[in-house]
Amino acid sequence: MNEPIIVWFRQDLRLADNPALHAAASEGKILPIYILDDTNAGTWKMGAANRVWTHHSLIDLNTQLNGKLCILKGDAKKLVPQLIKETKAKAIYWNRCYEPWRISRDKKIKENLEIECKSFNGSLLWEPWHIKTQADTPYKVFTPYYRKGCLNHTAPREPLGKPDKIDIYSHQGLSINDLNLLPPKEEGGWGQKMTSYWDISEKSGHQRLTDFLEDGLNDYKEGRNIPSQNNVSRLSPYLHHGQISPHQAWYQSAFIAEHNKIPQKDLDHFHSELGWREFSYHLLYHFPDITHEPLQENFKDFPWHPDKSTLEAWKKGQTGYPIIDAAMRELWATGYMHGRCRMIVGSFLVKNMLVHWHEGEQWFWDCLVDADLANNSASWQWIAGCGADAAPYFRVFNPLLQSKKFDGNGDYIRQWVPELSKLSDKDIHEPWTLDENTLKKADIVLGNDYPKPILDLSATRNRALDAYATIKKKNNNDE
DNA sequence: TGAAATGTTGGGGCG
DNA sequence: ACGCCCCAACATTTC
Repeated sequence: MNEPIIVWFRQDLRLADNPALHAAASEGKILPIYILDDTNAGTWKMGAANRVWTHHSLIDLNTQLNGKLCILKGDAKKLVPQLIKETKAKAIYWNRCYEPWRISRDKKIKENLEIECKSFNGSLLWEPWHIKTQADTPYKVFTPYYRKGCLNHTAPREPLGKPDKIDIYSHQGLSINDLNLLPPKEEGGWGQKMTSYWDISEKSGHQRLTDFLEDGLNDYKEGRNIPSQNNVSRLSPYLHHGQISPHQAWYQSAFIAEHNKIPQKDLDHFHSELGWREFSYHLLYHFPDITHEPLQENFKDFPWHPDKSTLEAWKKGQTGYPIIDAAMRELWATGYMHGRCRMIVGSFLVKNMLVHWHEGEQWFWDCLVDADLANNSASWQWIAGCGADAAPYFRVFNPLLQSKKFDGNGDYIRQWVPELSKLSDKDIHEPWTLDENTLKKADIVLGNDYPKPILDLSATRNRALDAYATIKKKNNNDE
């Protein structure tokens, strides 16, 4: 009985708290595999930043598995049965994924298998089908979803350790480089610079969690809004790719909070942020169209205003609004953006620019190392006002006020928009209001060293409110 | 997990 | 002492 159990790694690129691996390793020889499946992903093939992260994740995982991770590329519906035939594997285990295309693919694979197939919960605290309202419908509002649905449900399972021993069956696959996950011509290019901001491995995911819990959890509730402070966890890419599990984050944070006497509100708030991730998965599972269709029907007729040139300025961080440009440049440089800033730039795109949220969704999908179908879709719908429990459309962020409120001393702006760094803490938020002399002293020629604002905040705010009024009226007439 | 417009209140300067 | 105005500081409402 030397036939292996295949353990199919997907978005759970770790050895600890990996239920599928844990079960398989306790039963015998395992064959660990990874499949880059662009065939079935369709529109939602991994974006560029996610590929870079995956490349490095696979190197780490392969090392941890003594170089025996079997790597494949192509249609998993064909590759899995083929591999089973070649290796005479007796079973295949995996941790469940929840993207619509993965659900349908995995279901088909499972249906056609002649060997045992077991799936496990590796990446959610509460799986989408467990949480229902009293009326047996999915939740559409976060607070009752989280409070009544999740917190009153059974507690999340405790994390598992690494398997005591892993007996690995070798099978030749591709090399990691064969997957071509890095962008072409990577000599000091975008992908390489981006990874200099990160340490990509299971071990460093845990280090990040530990560092955050020690330094950032205290005052998390307030401090998380300030992009220049270290109160955000920056765990999202590790959670997305599975270097850490939400279960580990949930329980370790509770443990540290008690040990370090962290205020309850800070721990609760961190847990609730994990809850938002769960909520996104809940929505994507029950409303799989949210990746492309607004959840609120009346938004189908929304009068968007496509504009290539302002969209380019937004993507490049050249809008003339320092807080927006800082955030967009952080995204490009690091593959990450602070959460508060994601709301600010999202509101700016969708409301001030009046550009369809699909454009933001696509750009983030390509640029974020934590790009996650559930979180990305649900969050863009949230900021656009067309999603579940969404920010009302009329809630238009004013980037200037947000900038003064959450980056008061301009530290974040100075980091990412260095051409403004000589301006005072007060002036740096609004260079377009400054007189010639002040600008000159800071070595800035507006329109040359730094752009003039691409749009007027007040006028575009009113334009957005008018646009909203058109679909609101339509909706009322329908009823 | 807003912002702006509008309304209200109360202190202080001033005739 | 008093009314009047100004305006900051809140509070409420509206989008």
